[in-house]
Amino acid sequence: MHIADVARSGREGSEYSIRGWIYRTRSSGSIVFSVIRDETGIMQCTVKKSDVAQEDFAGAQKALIESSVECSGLLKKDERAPGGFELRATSFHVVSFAEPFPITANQSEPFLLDNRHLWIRSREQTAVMKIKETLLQGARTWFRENDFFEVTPPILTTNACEGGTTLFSLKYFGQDAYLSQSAQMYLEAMTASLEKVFAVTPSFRAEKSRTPRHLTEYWHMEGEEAWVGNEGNMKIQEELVSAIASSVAKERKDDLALIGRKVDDLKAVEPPFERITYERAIELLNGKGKEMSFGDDLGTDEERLLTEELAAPIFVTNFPKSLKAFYMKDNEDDLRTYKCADMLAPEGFGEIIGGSERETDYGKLIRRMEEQKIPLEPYRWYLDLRKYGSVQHSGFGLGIERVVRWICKLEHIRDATPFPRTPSRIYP
RNA sequence: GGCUCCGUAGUCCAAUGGGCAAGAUAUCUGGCUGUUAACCAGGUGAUGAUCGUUCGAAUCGGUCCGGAGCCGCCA
Repeated sequence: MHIADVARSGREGSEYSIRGWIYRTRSSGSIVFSVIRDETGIMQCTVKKSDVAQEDFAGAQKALIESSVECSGLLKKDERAPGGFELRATSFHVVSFAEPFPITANQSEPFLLDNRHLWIRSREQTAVMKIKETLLQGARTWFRENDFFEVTPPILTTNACEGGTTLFSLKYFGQDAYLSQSAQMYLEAMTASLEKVFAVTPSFRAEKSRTPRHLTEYWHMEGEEAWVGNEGNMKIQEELVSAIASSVAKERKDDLALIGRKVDDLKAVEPPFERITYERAIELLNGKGKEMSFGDDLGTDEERLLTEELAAPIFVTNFPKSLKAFYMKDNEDDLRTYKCADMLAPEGFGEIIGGSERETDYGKLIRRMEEQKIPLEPYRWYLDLRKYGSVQHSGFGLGIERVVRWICKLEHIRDATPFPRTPSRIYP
């Protein structure tokens, strides 16, 4: 039986069997206190020399932290036990004795990261992994209820999605190939049959970005929608993100409490999200004493200033063309800008989504690519899409670990993924 | 790509301005019948690599390797 179920049933005097890993252990002569952890929680087992077989007691004394064990015993209410209940052991079987566990109190971040394969057993890491799972399920449920098809774009590609960023390259049977940094263009192709699609895939960035919000390998949740403009695109995103927040708030109360995120914080995430134009953002920043003019990009500082006082995400819309990618749609109301929007998470967490309406005019795309010296050849198939019944369409990309970081209020994005890849870490 | 910092037992760290490498924790041995990452006694175990300065280097300088933080780029 799982520990949480034993505690919940709470029938004193009944016999239960639990199994898991030793979380804490201490002994004093003829009694051993062994706190056992399983997926659902922790429970103390008291193993008395007089109550169990001799070899069971010897095993309980000898077993170090993280040994795997099975324990049967009578449930007893006891204030001295963590959680208020303990199991008075009638048998205690060590499945596998652990060597001294490297992870103890007062560890440095580098050491913990070197031992990530063991660190993920911690209760905090477990809570984050559960929240991430709930968030993914919540998103998939929302997509399904809103007529999106989940699709499976390729990871190996021949083309960069956006000119500037660095890609991981590899040899593909003698040909140059790259690890995908976005499925966007493939999703655009699929909208002509499925209309609304989404994908959850790994994305790769080869920039040496050493910041609390960058991974070189991360999970990308991307949506693409036919017959949808920039405003409709934002509506989809705010509903999606709100659905994610509310599914976590509903299903992961205990895990949120364990990592110190208030459920009420997530309940404040409700559509519609505030929309401000890039130009308005510049004015606001100037009001906050940040000297900026049209054309300057919003960096870390700027995003923090815009969002640190907020409770819910905001959209910043209509960025200058020089700051964004060639495939975005012209904004006819202000031709200096594109029809695009970034979603910034509150409390200073910053950008979690980048999205836009896509340019459908073949000639405009060619012209921009030539201006920006982007080679046309790898993009032939993408440009082709404009020749066969192109329709208004929009899409977005959400950084899953960035959302996990915000939802869980984590200091660093590497704690939002079990085995983080950063410029200096690819092990374990 | 730019700037800054740090490498001492398994781990966390100390060592005034160049002079016996200290402590904690883990582990091991012994003790303890109610612990709360227990307590008491004892044992094992360390200066990232290399070149140099010096009577003498954890400490000063150079090079290399590894890691951390901030910015840019982005999700």
